[in-house]
Amino acid sequence: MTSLDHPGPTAGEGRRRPAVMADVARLAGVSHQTVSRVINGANKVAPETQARVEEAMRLLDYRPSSVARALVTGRSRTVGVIGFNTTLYGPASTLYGIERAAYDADYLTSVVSMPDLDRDSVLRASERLRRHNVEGMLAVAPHQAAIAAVAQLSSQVPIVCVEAGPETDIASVQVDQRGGASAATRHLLELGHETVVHIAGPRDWQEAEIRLAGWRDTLINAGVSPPPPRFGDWSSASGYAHGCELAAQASVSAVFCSNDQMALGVMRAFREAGLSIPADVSIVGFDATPESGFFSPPLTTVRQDFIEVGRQGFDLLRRMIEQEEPADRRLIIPFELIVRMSTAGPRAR
Amino acid sequence: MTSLDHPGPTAGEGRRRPAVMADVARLAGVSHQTVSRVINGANKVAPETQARVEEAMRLLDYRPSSVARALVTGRSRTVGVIGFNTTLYGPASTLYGIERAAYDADYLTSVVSMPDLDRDSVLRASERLRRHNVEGMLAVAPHQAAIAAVAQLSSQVPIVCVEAGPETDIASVQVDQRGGASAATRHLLELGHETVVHIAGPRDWQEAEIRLAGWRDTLINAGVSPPPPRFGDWSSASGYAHGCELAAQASVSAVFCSNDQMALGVMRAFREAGLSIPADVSIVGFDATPESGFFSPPLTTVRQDFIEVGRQGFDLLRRMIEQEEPADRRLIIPFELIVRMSTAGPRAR
DNA sequence: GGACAGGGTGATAACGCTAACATCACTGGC
DNA sequence: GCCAGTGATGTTAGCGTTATCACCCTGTCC
Repeated sequence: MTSLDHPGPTAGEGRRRPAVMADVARLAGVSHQTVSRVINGANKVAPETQARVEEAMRLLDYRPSSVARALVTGRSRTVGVIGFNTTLYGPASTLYGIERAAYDADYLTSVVSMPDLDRDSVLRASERLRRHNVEGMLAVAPHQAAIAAVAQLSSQVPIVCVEAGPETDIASVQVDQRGGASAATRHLLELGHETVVHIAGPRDWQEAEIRLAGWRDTLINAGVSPPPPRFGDWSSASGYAHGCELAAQASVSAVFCSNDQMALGVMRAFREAGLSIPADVSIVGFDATPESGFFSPPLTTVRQDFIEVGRQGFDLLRRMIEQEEPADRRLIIPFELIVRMSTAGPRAR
Repeated sequence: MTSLDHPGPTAGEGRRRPAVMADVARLAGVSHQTVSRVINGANKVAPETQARVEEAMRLLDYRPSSVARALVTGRSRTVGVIGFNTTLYGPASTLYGIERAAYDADYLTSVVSMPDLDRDSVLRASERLRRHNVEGMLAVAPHQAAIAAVAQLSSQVPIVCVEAGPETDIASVQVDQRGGASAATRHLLELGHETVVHIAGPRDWQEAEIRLAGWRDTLINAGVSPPPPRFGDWSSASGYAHGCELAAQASVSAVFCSNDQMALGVMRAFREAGLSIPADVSIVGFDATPESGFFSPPLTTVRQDFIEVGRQGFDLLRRMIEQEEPADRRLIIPFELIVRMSTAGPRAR
């Protein structure tokens, strides 16, 4: 009698069709609506009824379907993340921060990471996410092209840019890149170096451009005219290549690299050329990867709290989704200069 | 007349309620079922009708709802990933591999990463994912405790363990850890070292245990009795600590570290102690992180193709979901020994 | 003692889609 | 000329939830 032609799942260890709300209702002898009330904050349910329903849920190993709920409420409690190479330390950490914050706020995180981050990839990724009814999106999108694509999307769906974006008015969270670059450069200047060479990241990365600007402006403010910057691709290999060239120039006494990996490559090149760090050349990196404290010598670098960037990014998005007008749509996370052993005063070469 | 009290979205740039299938149908002058047919492989739709429907979709900026589709088909085309610290190079790369493969197969990837990976965390993460109606799950779960939890789940939902698991019969994909550890150890032995010290990963990590076993067995097979292994926590700091102690022991001439980060710490400790690598001590790592080729000196290490592990892991899961009986439920991905400059023959100290 | 409030519950209608069947016009074979 | 076959479409009924409203009770107030 409790089972019709549409048989409820066997109680206990039943491995049949998963139980649905109607099965629970039948077993508990109530309507499915009452079951629903028990699930979402049991407001006006008699304690005894509630207990019976909960027991039935337990017995049937019942799990509410977010899909069905999403259909009727119009809320999927899912946010999408558009990433690219999430293998790198920065993006991976940011993703982790987003993910943790989402979990704590009872949201699920869906990730699409594209091999490239051009306009088209971003659009395709967002298309995929929107079809899956995400309520909003985070773009871990440091590319200029990606930012442009995000700007276009932002009129259609709540979206937050992390690690990017002061030009347009889209919501964003990022570390104070300019300040970090400036502090790194100033640190070297204050040690007595006459000038600072900069190995920048790729030109189409916004972070790279901002650090470049921070470095240049700091030099100019100090009255020294910036040497031509060099451009790497974030990899140690590119740092190594530039390092080999720099090692041949006797005038180089301080190098500021736009990330730790390139700094590692530069250090390797200098060492091979017989130069010692920091006696002959001082080096500063950026990011403060966990390994950077164990380079030889330990690297002076600028810490970015990627996890915090992710957390704040998600929280900003959540507020946009839930219509709480956020205090500020553009958040800046402070940097921290970590002085270790790769920097010292200059000496004649 | 095309609009009732329930107004369709304005054509063109309309920013109103997003269009649904019925809106498209109305605009194209067909039934919603015909629209559905156009969307999913237009089988028996007249070319002219199809064109009209497509035009209507374009005009209304229509996007099918995966949620509604999932509800009726019972297929969400979403897989879940249970991770933990996805900040590390290995897990981050594996995740990326999973994600790419899923994208290519038209699945979406939802990620839940827990700070710890004990039994309870895994269960909570999977609960969250199952409520969101994922069709299967990947566990990037190298912990013993996590593996046990996964084994329990595997009877209820398709699940694949990546980077883990030969003990039970759950589906898994992993690199040949034992072979890699063995090759690393043999490499040092063949260079003439009398024995090899091992700095292992945490005891509750399965990978760490397998590498430890590979190292031990190789030594035993070569007739040398293994020195007591040391245990780190994967961090450079732990490698550094062990390195400081080892540097004091004159007998140490070869060290095999269970990952590159610890190897970096060891190298740093040796250098500080005035030892030179590889002249005084040879060092081998594991993982082949992109930076390891630019350590000083470049590190001899064992490459794991994490991305391939992720790809194969997803593919295995997909086949389980789609009921194609997979050829093999337990996949082993080959390793590659990369000999660089941190290893050489021994010399008296 | 009748009206009224309100706690507790159930019935019914969505949500946006696909599955399954029904319908209708053609075509071609005998 | 009639029937079967088939291509193109429409109609209806769900999928598993929540929203909404209607309905019972009970107790309380004047």
